[in-house]
Amino acid sequence: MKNLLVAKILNEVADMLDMQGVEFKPNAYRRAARTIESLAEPIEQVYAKGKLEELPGVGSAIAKKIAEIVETGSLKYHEELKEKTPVDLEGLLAVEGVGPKTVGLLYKRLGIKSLDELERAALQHKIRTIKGLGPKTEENILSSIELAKRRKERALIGTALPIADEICELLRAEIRTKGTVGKLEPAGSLRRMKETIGDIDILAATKDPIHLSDALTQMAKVRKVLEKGETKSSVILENNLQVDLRIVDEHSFGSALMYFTGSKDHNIALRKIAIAKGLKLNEYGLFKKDEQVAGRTEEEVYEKLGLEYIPPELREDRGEVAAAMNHALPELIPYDAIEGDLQIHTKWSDGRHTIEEMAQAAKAMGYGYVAITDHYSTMPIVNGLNEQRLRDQAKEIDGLNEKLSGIRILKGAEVDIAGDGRLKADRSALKDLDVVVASVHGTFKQTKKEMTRRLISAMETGLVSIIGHPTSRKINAKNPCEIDFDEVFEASKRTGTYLEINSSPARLDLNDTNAGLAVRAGCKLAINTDAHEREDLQNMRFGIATARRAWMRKLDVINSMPLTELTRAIRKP
DNA sequence: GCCGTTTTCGGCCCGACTGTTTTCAGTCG
Repeated sequence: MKNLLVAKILNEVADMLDMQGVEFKPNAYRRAARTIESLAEPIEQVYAKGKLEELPGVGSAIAKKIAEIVETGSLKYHEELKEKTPVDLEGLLAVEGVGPKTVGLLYKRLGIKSLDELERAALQHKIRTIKGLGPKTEENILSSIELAKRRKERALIGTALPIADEICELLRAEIRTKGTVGKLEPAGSLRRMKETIGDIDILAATKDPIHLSDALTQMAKVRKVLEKGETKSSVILENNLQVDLRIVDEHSFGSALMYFTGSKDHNIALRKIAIAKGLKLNEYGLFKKDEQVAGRTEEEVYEKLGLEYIPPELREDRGEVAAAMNHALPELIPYDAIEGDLQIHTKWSDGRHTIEEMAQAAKAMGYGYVAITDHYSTMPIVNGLNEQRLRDQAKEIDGLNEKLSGIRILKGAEVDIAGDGRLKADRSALKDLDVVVASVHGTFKQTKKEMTRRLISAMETGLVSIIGHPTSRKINAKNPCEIDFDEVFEASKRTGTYLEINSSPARLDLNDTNAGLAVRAGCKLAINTDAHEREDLQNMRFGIATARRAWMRKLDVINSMPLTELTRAIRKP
């Protein structure tokens, strides 16, 4: 499926045309790129059927270009544009506040092609000499450039986990074909469900290591084999993710899994306990003198250390070892504890599926309810609802609730919080809703005090059930807004407004640390997906993982309640 | 470059915000 490649090339063409100051064409290319990005069907199929021009935003010229990409994997026009402006577009555009026009200007005036050159020019105060840019722009570039550079370093868990699952399944199947008993598990930060992943670590126990490393290195999506051996193999995938496969004896599988799962600090804490007991812990097992006393499973290693079993999400050396010793670990919210999703978008605004499609998908996940929270907004980009359309939507929901069994659709909306903390919606529009999510979607550059005041003002309107993605960060792309969490937590409790863990892999907001602080301050949270299409509902597991990393229990999460309890607990406008 | 019960030419999504400007261009969502 070449959809993403086609979309990427079209988007780059758009950016380069933008750089040259070409009008209107860039948006034509972007529109076509968006269509193809969200196309369920492989673009090759559309091409084969001769139906490219039927796609919205695709005319004869772009259709020809798509055909060229499908056939050859590249586009001459794109290559020619790149020759004219040979800059690291992706890297430079990753700097917040720098767009195509600025990239073009920087290249034309200073010959800047890369992030490093941009940083040097900024440090030498050359940026401010360009007409149209100034000292503020220079400062902004310097403060954003670190984030832009780090961008490539770590993958989102939402990207890495599905790939790792797929590879693990493939390798497990390989083990099975050999008919040998074997085990295989992902390890590393992926198993701890960290929000970003450096590389994918996989641990295996098999009688036939060569066969397994062959299977890894011969996978279709491998770009480069870094090393290949009996106990360790590493490859780089086409998407630049690195995969390390380690193979150990079965009687060491548990201790090796602990060792490769980490975190490093957690392992150090465990080794100290082993030493205190006159034992030695390493990846091969727990030893008394030279005799292995545990190692086959993680459970037996923890037990022999005198500890409760510690779930991977907690292994960060944040007090979990002491808690395990005192049998005081929390009973973490299970991955199947969620009863409903309280932030969902549909075709009514910027989502891809209908209310019924989303509700059916939620029902298939075992949910008892969902809240439809399309954007209530005046911004056309998200096709926001106004008061009339919200009423029309309510009628559709009433109809669906009569028709569907086993799932209850709650009426909701996601409302913008203006810079001054007022909601960009009237009380009259919201008054009949079951759930109001209020979120910050603009005016990000406020002081900590202003942003704190803004969120609290929104909570004090009495109209808000949930504050969506409270810091508005985007991982690797946008820093979180600064908030005084103590004040926000206090207001959350005082006004009965719940804070959200947004499960979108690029957000995970609140994050594990702040969610943990919230719960310890006595707040309850909602875990929502913010789904814009059916498949996004599956992101719930990342939100739950974040909650588990925050030491949260089921009772800390409002949407782990059945519908009747939830409707009592949640505040209506 | 796309598109059309304002249709084959002449528009094209729009509002907020920022930083650079004396009236606007670029970026973001």
